[in-house]
Amino acid sequence: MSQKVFVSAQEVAQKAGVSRSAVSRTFTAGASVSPKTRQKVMEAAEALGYHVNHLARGLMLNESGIVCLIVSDMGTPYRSELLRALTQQLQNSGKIAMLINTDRSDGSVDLALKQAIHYRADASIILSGLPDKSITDLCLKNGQRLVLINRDDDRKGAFRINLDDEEAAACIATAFHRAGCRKLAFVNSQAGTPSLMARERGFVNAANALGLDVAVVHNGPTGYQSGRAMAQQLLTRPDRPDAVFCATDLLACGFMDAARHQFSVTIPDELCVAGFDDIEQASWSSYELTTFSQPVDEIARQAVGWLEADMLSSNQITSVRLHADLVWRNSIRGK
Amino acid sequence: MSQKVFVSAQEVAQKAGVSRSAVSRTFTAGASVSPKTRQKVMEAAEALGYHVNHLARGLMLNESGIVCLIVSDMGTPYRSELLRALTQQLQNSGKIAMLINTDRSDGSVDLALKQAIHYRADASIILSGLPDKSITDLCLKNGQRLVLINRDDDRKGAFRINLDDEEAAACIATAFHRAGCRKLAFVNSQAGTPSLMARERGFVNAANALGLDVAVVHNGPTGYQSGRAMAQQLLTRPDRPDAVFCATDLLACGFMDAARHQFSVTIPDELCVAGFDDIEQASWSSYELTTFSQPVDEIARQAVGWLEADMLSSNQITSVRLHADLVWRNSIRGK
DNA sequence: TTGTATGCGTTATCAA
DNA sequence: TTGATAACGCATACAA
Repeated sequence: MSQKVFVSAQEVAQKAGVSRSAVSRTFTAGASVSPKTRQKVMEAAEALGYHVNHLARGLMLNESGIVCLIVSDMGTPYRSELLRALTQQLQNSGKIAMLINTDRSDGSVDLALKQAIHYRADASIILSGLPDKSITDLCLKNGQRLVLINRDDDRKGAFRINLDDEEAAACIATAFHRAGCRKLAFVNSQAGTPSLMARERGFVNAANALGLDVAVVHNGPTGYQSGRAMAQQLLTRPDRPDAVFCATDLLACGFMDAARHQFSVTIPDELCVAGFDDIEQASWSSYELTTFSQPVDEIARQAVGWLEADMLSSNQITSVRLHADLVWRNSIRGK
Repeated sequence: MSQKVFVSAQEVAQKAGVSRSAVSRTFTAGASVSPKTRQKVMEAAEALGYHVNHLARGLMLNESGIVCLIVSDMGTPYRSELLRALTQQLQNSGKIAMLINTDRSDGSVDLALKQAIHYRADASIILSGLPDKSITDLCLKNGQRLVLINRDDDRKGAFRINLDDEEAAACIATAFHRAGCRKLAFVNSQAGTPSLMARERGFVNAANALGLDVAVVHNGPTGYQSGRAMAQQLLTRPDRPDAVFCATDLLACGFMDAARHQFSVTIPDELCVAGFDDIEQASWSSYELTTFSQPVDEIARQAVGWLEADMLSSNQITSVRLHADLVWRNSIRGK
C-alpha cells in the first residue's frame, strides 16, 4: 500500500490544466511563467504534495547538488565541528552533504570516492586520508571537483586548504623559551598526517634555532589515551621535560590529566603545555589550554566558496593557506 | 573542457561489443549473464572508468539508497558519536547517508524533511527536533520510512527508538540516597526535549518516594556553559545540595568544573554528581563521572535493521525501548 | 543468455 | 508565454 508513490510533474500538470513544461518552469528559478499559470500550478502542487525529483533533475542538468564529505574519526571534537561548519555552509549555498565514513584501512578513501562518483556528486571534500592518484584523476576527469583540507598534497586540479602549521608551531617554541623552559618535548600520534608532521617539524626546528633540544615521542592514534600514554613515557624519565607541545588538543588533554592526577605535576608552574585545534574542551576550566584555533568556519567558507566559483576563473587558484590563531589561556607561564 | 562527462553504460556496451542491457545486467546483482560477456563488460568498464549512475538507477528502481540524517548540534560529543554509528551502519548495509543540519528555528526540521523528499530518500532518521505532523504524513504517504531517535512521540507509522530514561533516573536517586545525600538537585537545560524531561520526572518522582525533595533548575541550552551557570545558581544558596543529577554529561562537566574551581567543592566527598550519555569526556580523569551510557551502536543497529526489514513484517513493530547502562565511576560516594 | 523496446521524472529546445 | 518533443542513464518485460 504505502509503496513509494511520489507525485510527478505530470499529475500536477493534469490537475492544474496545464502542460508539464509549465510545471517544470514554475519550479526552475528564472524561467518565464505567467503569474496566473504559476499560481494554478502552485495550488495543484500544494494539494497533491508535489516535490521536484532532484534525482531526475540531476540526471538532466548533469548537476546533482550533492557534495560528498569524506572523513574518519567523525566522533572527535575537531572533526565534528568541521563537519558541522561544512554542512551548514553547503546548505546555505543550496547544496546537500553526503557523508562517508572512512576508516584507516587501505583503499577506504578510494571506496568513498567511488560512492561519490556513483551518486554523481558535484564535488568531494576530503577531510581525512589521501586517495590514490588514479581515483582522484578519475574524479577530475569526470568533472567532479575536489577539495583537500589539511592534506597538504599537491594533487593537480584539486583545491587545497591548509594552515600555517609550521609557523604556529614555531611560535610556541619561542613562548616556551620565554617562559624559561629549557627541556622541551613534542607529543605526537603515529598517524603521520601532513599537518601533524608539519607541526612537529616547525616546533623542532624553531627550538633548535633557540639552542634547545626536543624529545619527540610518537604513540598510537591521535586521541586522549595516547596523550596519557606519552605522559607516562616522558614523566617517568630522569630528565623530565618542563614544556610539552602536543600535536592536538586531544593529546594535550590526556597528557595534562596524566601529568596532574598521576604525577602530581602542576601546570603551568612545573610544566607548560600547548595544544592545537582549540576544541571546546580546551577552554574548560579543567584544562584552560593554550592552543591554536582551527578556523573551521573560514575553512568551510573557503571550501564551498571555491565550489561556487566559476570553473574558468577559479582555474587560477588551487590552494589557500589559512592562519591558526594562538589562543592564550593558562597552560603556559607568563605571556 | 572538464565539464561533467561521465561515461555511460551505452559507451561500455559499444566498447565491449554487447548490448547495453548486457552492461546493465552485469552490474545488477542476481541477473543472468554469461561469464564471458560479464568479463568483456567488466574489462570495458574498467578501461573506460565506468560507474553506475545511482541517480538514474534510483529513478528506475524507485529506491535511491539514500537515507537522510536530520540533526542539530552535531558538533556535540554525543550527537557526533551517534552520527558516526549511524553512517557506519548505513554504509555496512549498502546505503548512504545524507546529512542535514537543523537549528532550533521553527520549521527547520520540516525543511530538512522536504530535502529528503527532493532527493527521494528511502528513509529519514530524525535525531533532533520534531517535524510537523503534516510533513511526516507526507513522507509516509510517499513511502519514505521514518525513524525517530529519543523523540518519544507517537507518530503513527514511524519507528521510535527510546531509552528507559525514567528508570535510569530513578536508579540514580537511590544511589544518592544510599550515599547519604539528602539535599538533591536536578540540573537541566531549557530545551525541554522528551528524553530530558523524562529524566527529570523519573529522578524527582523516585526522590520523592524516598522522602527527599529535589531542587530543579533549568538554564540555557544543553551545554557546558549552562552547567557552569547552574552550579553558580545552586552553590551560592544557603542550603547547598549535596547531590546533583545533571540531565546530560555536558551539563555535568560544566557543573563539576565550576563546583571545583570556583567553589572549591570536592567531589564526591562533599558533593555527588551524576550525568547522562557517557560521552568520552566523562571517562577523562578530570571528571570520572558516573553516568548512563547511550548505546549508540545498538541504536544505530536497530535503526538500519528496521530499514532493512520487510515492510510487511515490520508493520507490526513500531517502537523499541533500549536500556541505558549505569557506568559507575568516581563521582558518587560508596557503591 | 541476449538484444530490442519502453518508461522512470526531469529540463532544454523549438515552434507556435 | 506556452506546449510538444527529445534527451539524460538506467533496468526490465518481452521476444528471440
